[in-house]
Amino acid sequence: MLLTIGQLARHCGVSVRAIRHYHQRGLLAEPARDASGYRRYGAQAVMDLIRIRTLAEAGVPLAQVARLIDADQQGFAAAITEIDDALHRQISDLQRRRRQLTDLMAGDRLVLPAEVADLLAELRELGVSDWSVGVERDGWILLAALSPDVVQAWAAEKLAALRDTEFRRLYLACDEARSLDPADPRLAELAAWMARWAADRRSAGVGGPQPVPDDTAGVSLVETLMTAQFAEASPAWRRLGELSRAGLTPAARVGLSDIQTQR
Amino acid sequence: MLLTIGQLARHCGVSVRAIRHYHQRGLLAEPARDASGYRRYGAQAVMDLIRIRTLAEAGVPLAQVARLIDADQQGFAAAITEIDDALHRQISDLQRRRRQLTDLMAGDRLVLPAEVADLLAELRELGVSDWSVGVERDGWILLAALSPDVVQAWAAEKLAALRDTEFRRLYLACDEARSLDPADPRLAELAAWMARWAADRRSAGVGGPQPVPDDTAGVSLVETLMTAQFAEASPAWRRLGELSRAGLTPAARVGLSDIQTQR
DNA sequence: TTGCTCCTCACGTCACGTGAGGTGGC
DNA sequence: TTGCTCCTCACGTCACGTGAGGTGGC
Repeated sequence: MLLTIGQLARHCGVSVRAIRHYHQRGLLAEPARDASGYRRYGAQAVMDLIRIRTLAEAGVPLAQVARLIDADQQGFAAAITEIDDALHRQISDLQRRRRQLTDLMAGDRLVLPAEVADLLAELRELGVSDWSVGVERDGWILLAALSPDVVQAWAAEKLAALRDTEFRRLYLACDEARSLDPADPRLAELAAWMARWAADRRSAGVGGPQPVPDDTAGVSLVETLMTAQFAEASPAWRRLGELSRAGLTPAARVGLSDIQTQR
Repeated sequence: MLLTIGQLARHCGVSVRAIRHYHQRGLLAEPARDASGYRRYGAQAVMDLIRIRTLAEAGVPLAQVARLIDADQQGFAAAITEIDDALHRQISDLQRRRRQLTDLMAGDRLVLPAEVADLLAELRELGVSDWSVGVERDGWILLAALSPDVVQAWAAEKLAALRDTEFRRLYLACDEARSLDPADPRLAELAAWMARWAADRRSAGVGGPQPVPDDTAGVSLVETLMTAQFAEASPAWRRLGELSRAGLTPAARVGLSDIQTQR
């Protein structure tokens, strides 16, 4: 009245091959064989196998399962508590992953910090072209990868700048200028406008984040990265950058790099 | 201003080797190399990698991830819904596993249906020895594996029998008899008592489950199994079975197999 | 006799991990 | 110069899955 390997497997919800595997790994004792060489299992094997599966399905590696099943009551209880904690963490993880899946559908929230996603949403609402928003987003993604600690402050700052009506108009003008011929004279006008805005703003004392000593590296990274990003994206923007750099006094240049960064 | 493989890996929380693996599997496009042959990644790679990881961590096999990332919006949305369902099931599974872990500590609840666990608990409370309870439990485990559909009814029936004071005394007497010498004359007395009890009970019409035609196989399995189980466990019990079978009329024999099963 | 279960090798799979041996960047 | 990162093979790992080729039980 003993069980064959198939009966044992079905009753415990595991594969026959898994049971043989546990024998090979020494997790489950090899039972006696019957006349035809078949393994025959008793009640103890059922209990052992259920223990093994309960632990294995909780994610415990078989090597650790082996140690656990011949541990004392004390060590076993401690291990179970630990495994239960791990399960709890796994559940939270999975729940987070469900939220991430919906975010994956939604758009930028998964790939960027909330401030930047807010910023991009506001730009879209403002009527900025998808293409420009895309360039902007790519810049922030690289920035977030290279220097995650400066991202939130800069994004918040730029969101604040968007409260300024003139800055919004300036942004939209730059958006429309993206497809101009680099030789178009309107680019020079736009560069002049940008310079004026930056100068006004600076004199009013509402500049962007001031480069403090230990922040210098971060700021120059933001400038360099964003400038390069926009220059690469459109010949007109590259020209805009050149015009600004050429036509400004050193003092005003800070303003320009500032607005370029802000873009 | 592009990312190295290490920067990409750290920012997305994956190993460098995993990224190379995704290139090999064709999941992630191989980026351009710089002058020294290093891979250089842009913002698109960050977005692609996050998509891949989000799906992979949700348990989607990489082969399916490959199909998903170049599916259309429709198919993608449908797949996400499916994956979300799978995640939900996984979470329920893990929560069930946490409950099982505590059951694993507790005792029999994991390995046996509730009725049988109740039965064993009642026997322990009655003062039956651990050894006898163990033999009983092993019998039920094998029975549950071989014929799960008859277990609950029989366990409930036996629980009901335990309401009978005389049956409880009889059970305890059998428990104590387990270590007697097979030649001990008290075994014959015990066998006679068992027979009287079974006869009284039968004449009062409170027998165990009546073998109905399509239940015959189940009943005989229960008899055979339990009888064998107890005979194997103790020489005294084996002798007790022999005495009962030898000293009874066919009519009474039904009563014996009944009480033997009930034991 | 047919179909199902069992047996033992032994190679395959999945998603990477882990050196091995060498070069480039700060 | 030192330590870190990068490169390409290529074998290892974990928990089994999957035939291959053969025998036993109903």
